[in-house]
Amino acid sequence: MATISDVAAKAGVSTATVSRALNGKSTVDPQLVARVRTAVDELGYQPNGLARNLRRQETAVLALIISDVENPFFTAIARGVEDVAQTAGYSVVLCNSDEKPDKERRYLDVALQERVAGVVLCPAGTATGVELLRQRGTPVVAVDRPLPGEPGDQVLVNTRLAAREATTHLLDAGYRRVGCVTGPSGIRTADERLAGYRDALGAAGMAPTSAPFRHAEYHRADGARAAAVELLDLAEPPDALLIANSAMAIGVLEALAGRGLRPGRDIGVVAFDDPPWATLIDPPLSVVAQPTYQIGSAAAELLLARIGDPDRPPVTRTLAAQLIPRGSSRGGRHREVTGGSRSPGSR
Amino acid sequence: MATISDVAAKAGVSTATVSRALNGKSTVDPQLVARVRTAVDELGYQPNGLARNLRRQETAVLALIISDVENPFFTAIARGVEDVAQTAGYSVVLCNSDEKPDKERRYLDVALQERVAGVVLCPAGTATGVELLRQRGTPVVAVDRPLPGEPGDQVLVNTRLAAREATTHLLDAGYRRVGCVTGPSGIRTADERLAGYRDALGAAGMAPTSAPFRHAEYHRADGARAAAVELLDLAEPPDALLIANSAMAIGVLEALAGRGLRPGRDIGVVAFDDPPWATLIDPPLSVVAQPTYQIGSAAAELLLARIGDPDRPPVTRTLAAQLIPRGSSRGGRHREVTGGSRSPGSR
DNA sequence: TTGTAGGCGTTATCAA
DNA sequence: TTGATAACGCCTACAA
Repeated sequence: MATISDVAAKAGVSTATVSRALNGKSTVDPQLVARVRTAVDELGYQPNGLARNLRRQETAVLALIISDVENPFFTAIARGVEDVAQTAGYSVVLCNSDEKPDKERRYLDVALQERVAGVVLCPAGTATGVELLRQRGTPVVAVDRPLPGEPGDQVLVNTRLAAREATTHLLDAGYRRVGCVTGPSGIRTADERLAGYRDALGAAGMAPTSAPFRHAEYHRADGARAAAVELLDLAEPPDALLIANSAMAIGVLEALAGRGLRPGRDIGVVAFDDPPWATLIDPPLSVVAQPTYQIGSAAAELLLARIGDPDRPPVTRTLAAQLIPRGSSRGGRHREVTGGSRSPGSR
Repeated sequence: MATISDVAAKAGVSTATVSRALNGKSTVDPQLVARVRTAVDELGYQPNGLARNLRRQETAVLALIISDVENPFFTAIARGVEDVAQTAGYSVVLCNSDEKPDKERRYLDVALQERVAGVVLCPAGTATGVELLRQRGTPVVAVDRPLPGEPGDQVLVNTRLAAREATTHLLDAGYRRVGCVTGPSGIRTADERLAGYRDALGAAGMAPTSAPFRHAEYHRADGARAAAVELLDLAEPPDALLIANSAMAIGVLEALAGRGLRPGRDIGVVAFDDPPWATLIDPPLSVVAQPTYQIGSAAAELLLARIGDPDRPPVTRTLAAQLIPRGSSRGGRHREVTGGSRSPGSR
C-alpha cells in the first residue's frame, strides 16, 4: 500500500511537503501541490489514518453505544447523533451493548483504546468502566439514563412525569383499575415509568402499593405477553394497562386479543413510543411519544461542546415526552352507559 | 495518559517485557508479570490501540455499512454480523449510508483510512469507491445487493423467486388483478421483486406489461401511501397488492383503510419482511419473511474466511425467503361465492 | 528470560 | 517556501 514517502518520491519532494500539500497547510507552491496531487492519483494513495491519529493524538470518530440496535427508539437516537456529528466532520460508530454490562464494558474499552474523540452512551446496568473514560478525560454524554456518580453531561426524558400523565389520562377516561407492564427492574426508564404510574394512582387517592404491575424484558414481546396474562388472571384484573415500550405493547396486545378483549372498549391501553403501526391497528394505539431524534441530536451537540471545551460545567438536558391519546384509551362503552359513579372517571 | 514506558518504569522492567506480559507472550517470569499487572492497575494504563494497530498493520474491527439504520431488516442483519464477529474477537462498527452514495463513499474512505480488517457492505447505488477497497485488498462482502463488476463474496436473497411465489399465491387465492408497490427503481431488491411479480403474471398467462405497479421510497410510508392511492384510482384498480417491504406496507395499509378496503376480503395483500406487528393487525398480514439474521451471520462468516485466506475463490451465498400466508391474502368472500366472474373488483 | 533498538506512516519543529 | 528529523506508542527481531 502506497505511503506518503512513495508519493514524495514520485513527486520529487519531501514527505513534509506532501503532508502540507494534502492538508492544505499554509503556503505551498501551487506547482508542487499539483505534482503531489498527480502522484497521489497515480499511486492511489490513501493516507493512513492510524498513523495520522497516532501522531495527532486525536480522532474524528464518535462512539455511540446503545443497548439494543433493534429497538426503533435507539435507532432514531442514532440518526440524531449521526446528523449532528456528520455536519461537524465527525464519523459515528455504533456499538450494540445488548443491555449487557460486559459487552458495554468491552466496547468502552475499545473506544478508549482506539482513542475516540467522545462517547454517547446509553448505560446498561451500572455502567462500570465509565469511570475509566472519565479518568482518561474522554468526553461522555449519557443518554436516556443517567450515569452513576456525580452527574456529567446527559440528555434525559422526563419519563416519570409522562407515565404519570398517561396513567391520569386512563383514569380520566373512566378506567378504574389501571395496571402497568414496565421494563426490567433496575433499568432507570422502567423504574421511572413505574414510579410515575404510582404517582398518578396516589394523586387519585388510590393505594399505589396494591397497584397491579409486572416487570418484563424490554426487547421481547414474549415476556410482556406473559406478564399481561398474569395480570389478567388476577382476582381483580386491571381494566387498563400502561405499557413501557412498543415492543412490549405487541406482546400485551396479543394477550388481550387472545382473551377477546378489545382495547378502548374492554380495556384501556397506553404504551410508550410511537411506532409507525400505532395508527394501523384497530383501534389506534394511544401512546407516549418520545422525542427520539432530538435526544440524539442534543446528545451530539453536548458532546461536541464538551470536546471543544473540557472545562465547561456539565449540563443536563431534560426533554418532554408527549401523550397522544387515540382510540385504545377511549372509555369503554359499558362505562359510558353506567356512568362511572364514584371512581375518578371523567364524563 | 499513561504509556507503556510509564508502566515499564514503575514495574522496573523494560517496555518489551511489559508488552510481552500483557500480550501473554511466550515465557515471561510470573513474578514480573505480577509486577507489571500491578503497575498497570495503579497507573490505569490502557494500551493505545492506535499505536498498536499502526505497528501490527491490522485492526480487529469490521465495518458494517448499511443503507438505513431505522429499517428492521438491516438492524437484524447487524445483529447477525455482530454475533459472529464478537465470538471471533472482532468489534463491529456500524455506519449508516442512508442510501446516499456520497455518504457511503465517505464511510468507505474512513474504513480504508482506519484500516479496518474488513467491510460488510449493503451497496447504495453503484457503490463507487468500492473499487478502492478492492485495489487495497481490503476484504468486502456485499449483502442484499450485489456489487457491480466481477462478483466477490456476497450474500443475497432469492427475492425474485419469492416475489413470484407471493404473486402466484395471490392469484391462487382468487385475486385477478394483482398490483405491486416496489422500492426505488435502480435498487436491486426493488427491481427483482418487480421482476418476480411479473414472472408470476406471465406464467399465469397475463400480460406483465399491463400490470399495475408503482415505485416508492423504501423507508417512508408516505410515498407508498401515495403510490397505493394512485393504483386504487386507476380505471381498473388492482384487487390485490404485493408490497416490497414493511415500512411501505404501513403506508399502503393506511391508504386501504382510508378507502374502507379490508385486506383479505376486499383486497389481497402480501408484503415483504415479517414485522412484529404483522400478526397484530386485523386481519394478520401475509408476508414474505427474509432470513435477516442469517444474512448477517453468513456475511460475517464469509468476511472472516476471506480475511483468513485472501486467495480463496469468491463465494455467493443465496438464501431463500419464505412466504407466510395469513389473513390478508385469503380470497375475498364475494369471490368464493360467485366464483370469479369478470371484473377485478370485489363486491 | 530479558533488554536494546528500529520502524510502522504521519505530522510538527526547526533550520536552511 | 522547503527539507531533514524527531517524535506519537507499540511490537518484535536480535542480542545478551
